[in-house]
Amino acid sequence: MIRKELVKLIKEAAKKLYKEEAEVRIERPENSVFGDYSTNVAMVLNKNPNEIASAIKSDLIERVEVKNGFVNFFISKDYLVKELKEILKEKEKFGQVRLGKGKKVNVEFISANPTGPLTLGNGRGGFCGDVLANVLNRADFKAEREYYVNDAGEQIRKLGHSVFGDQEAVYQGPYIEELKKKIKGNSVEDVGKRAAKVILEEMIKPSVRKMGIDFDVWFSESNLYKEKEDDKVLNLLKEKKLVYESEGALWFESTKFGDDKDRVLIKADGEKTYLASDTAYLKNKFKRGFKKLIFIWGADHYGYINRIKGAAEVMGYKKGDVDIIIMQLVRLIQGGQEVKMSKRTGIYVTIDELIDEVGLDAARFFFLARGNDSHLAFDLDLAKEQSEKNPVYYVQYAYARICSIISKISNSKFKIQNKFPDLKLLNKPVELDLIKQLIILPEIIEDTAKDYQVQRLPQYALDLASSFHRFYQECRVISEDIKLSQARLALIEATRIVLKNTLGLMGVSAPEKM
RNA sequence: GUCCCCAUAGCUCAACGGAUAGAGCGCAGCCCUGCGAAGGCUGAAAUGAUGGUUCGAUUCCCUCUGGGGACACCA
Repeated sequence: MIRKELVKLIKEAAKKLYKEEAEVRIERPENSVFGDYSTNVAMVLNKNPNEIASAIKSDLIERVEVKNGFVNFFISKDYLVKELKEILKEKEKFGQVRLGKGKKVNVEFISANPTGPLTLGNGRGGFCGDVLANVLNRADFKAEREYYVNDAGEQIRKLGHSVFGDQEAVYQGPYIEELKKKIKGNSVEDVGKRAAKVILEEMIKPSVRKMGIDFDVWFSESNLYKEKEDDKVLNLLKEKKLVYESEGALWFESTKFGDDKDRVLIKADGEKTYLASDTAYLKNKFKRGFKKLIFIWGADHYGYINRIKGAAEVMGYKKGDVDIIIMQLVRLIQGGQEVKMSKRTGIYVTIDELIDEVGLDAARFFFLARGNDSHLAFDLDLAKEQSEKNPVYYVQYAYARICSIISKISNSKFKIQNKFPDLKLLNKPVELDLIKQLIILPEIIEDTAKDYQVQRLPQYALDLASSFHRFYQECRVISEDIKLSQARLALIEATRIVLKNTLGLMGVSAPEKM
């Protein structure tokens, strides 16, 4: 990765010149007149940028320029050609970076209670988690996708009541009516449990499949109780003297770990709270060897962060081993008005409906393109209307165009073999720009594995597609000039590979025809 | 009341404290008798409001306005 090399070069130069260990930051300027990479190190150190510029020599770079205090680097063509060959060689493996060193990471997402269908909000977190796991695996982590099924406790009882249709019913919707016909029983617990199983198997799992997500583990809450893991964890907390009794309840001293108040583990009525089972669950994850935990939660779980981080610390995790990604909630707009989505009122848009209406690729791209902090107001009618204009097609179109050209080669009158193309023939700005765009996929993956900002991927896919479309407009691939044709063919093949890898990370299909 | 998040072009969204704030859709135009026009090119169009820190602020801090969320012996 050229970025790393440049940082190293700059650091060495700064050290030699000023005997200082500089914190070097490097960026890719938006405007290409400022080079391919650029650093502000001279301004930070308050030194003459020309000194630094002239101290840096490398065959990676064609030239170094100084403008407005920045030191700007222009990548050498030799390097571009070398990297292009690398892409063609590595194919679907191109983009891998060594960052995780095989570290086991657990990515837990969706984990919606089995009390109803998955809705838009679950879709948002679901796509994010799925893609994040893809990215982490590309960055040499060993990421597993996990869905925690809360199939015990209060909400299952409420589901039971709902299926009974008695006074304490809370959930509404067509699926409850279906369950009423299907499930008969005499105890609320029994009916609730059976209904939850039906919902999990016949609604949630099919939805998840439809979303293109494949969980490694479906972890059932009841399993914790079978092994009495909750009691064991409570004993452990007692041994560590992190609990106390007050007002008839048992409290966890989460304030010792940064929470703003202590939290109840066992209520005065003897029932355990969710924190108790969640702590047992954390212990369980620790025992399974996960070195890092990532949770993706809706913004409504914000208040739960500190106590879980505290509990994780007690269960063996260090600060920084637990990352919680808060997705802002999706609000629903219908007929220009916001309506409250709730499984309790029966008003919601399911993820199935969305995928049926706009297609999986458009749905994924739509959600992935937004940062987790963005507050999303979702209008299904608007989404339907816009789905044909979804930028995902811009990217897929680039892919289909490439495939179309490649397939033309076989019935071409020109004898174009792609064995040893002379890539140095690629000289036009649009060609070089395209190569520069191709070779940053590893950077994209590295950055995203570090900061979890998955919206970087659709952004990159669009940039890459744009570079290709501009290349296509200006350069004919198949022509009388056999040598040039070979070189360009290699270039579009590399583009195809990188596009496919990028779309693959997003879980979006790469159609050869559309 | 306390805490978290958000406010960028007509609309939906981007932008590690950096250079001329980027895209898509929409709008006004131009480009197919050569590999797919679901494309390319040109143009109009934006940082909610006051201060502050900084060589430099959409980004960090204060205040204000307007939204969303959280503050349980709920999940």
